[in-house]
Amino acid sequence: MMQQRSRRPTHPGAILKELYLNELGIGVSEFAEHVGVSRKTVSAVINEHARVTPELAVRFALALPTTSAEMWLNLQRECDLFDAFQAVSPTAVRPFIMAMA
Amino acid sequence: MMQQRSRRPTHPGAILKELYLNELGIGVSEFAEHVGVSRKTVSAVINEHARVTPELAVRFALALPTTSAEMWLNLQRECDLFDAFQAVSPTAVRPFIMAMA
DNA sequence: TGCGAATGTGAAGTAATGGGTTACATTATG
DNA sequence: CATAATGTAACCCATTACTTCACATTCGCA
Repeated sequence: MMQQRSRRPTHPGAILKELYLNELGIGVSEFAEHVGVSRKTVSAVINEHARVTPELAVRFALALPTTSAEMWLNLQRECDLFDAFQAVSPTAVRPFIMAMA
Repeated sequence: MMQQRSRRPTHPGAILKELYLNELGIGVSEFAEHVGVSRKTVSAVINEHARVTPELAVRFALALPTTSAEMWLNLQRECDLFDAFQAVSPTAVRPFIMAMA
């Protein structure tokens, strides 16, 4: 396998914004205060300038019980993976060809 | 949901060591050089002192084609999640109770 | 139209992460 | 025993994840 997407996956921030904050009519400031981080941190995430860290994932999930921390981290992982492939593929790592028994 | 494991999940480094390096008779130095990082980086991972970063996940997966980058990141995510829960639960974030329609 | 609230973002500071090299002590092993 | 492999400490450096403060812009609306 090891196939790679052609386009960058949707950033979790876009989902947070469009499917949750907008949908529920919650503002950035209100949400940020509720989950216990700065307004700037939430702003950076929803504008896709920052990653959803494990701690943020937990905070989001606690505040939005129809979501889970795993969900947020999965979304983030897809982005991370996409970026990591881009970063590594130039280098190219060859498989260990184990003349396996 | 939002349940939390009682014990810390197995660190991906333990899996790398026991199921791959040991099993295939590959040493830390050899593996490190092959995947293109320092011996120290691999050592830190297998001794569970460092996380498997997205880039490492891709490198491991390229070197060990029976594994995938997603797999390595999933294992890491479980640890991250466990730690994040521990870090946040004291704080406790309450759900947005949207007197939803 | 005008004003207050909400938002995006730059600057600057702090703490932690991730990685590299070198060096050294320890552990295995041929 | 002698050599190789490993763990890890010290130190360096760049980047990330946050914070607060400040400021400019943009919204929403009476």
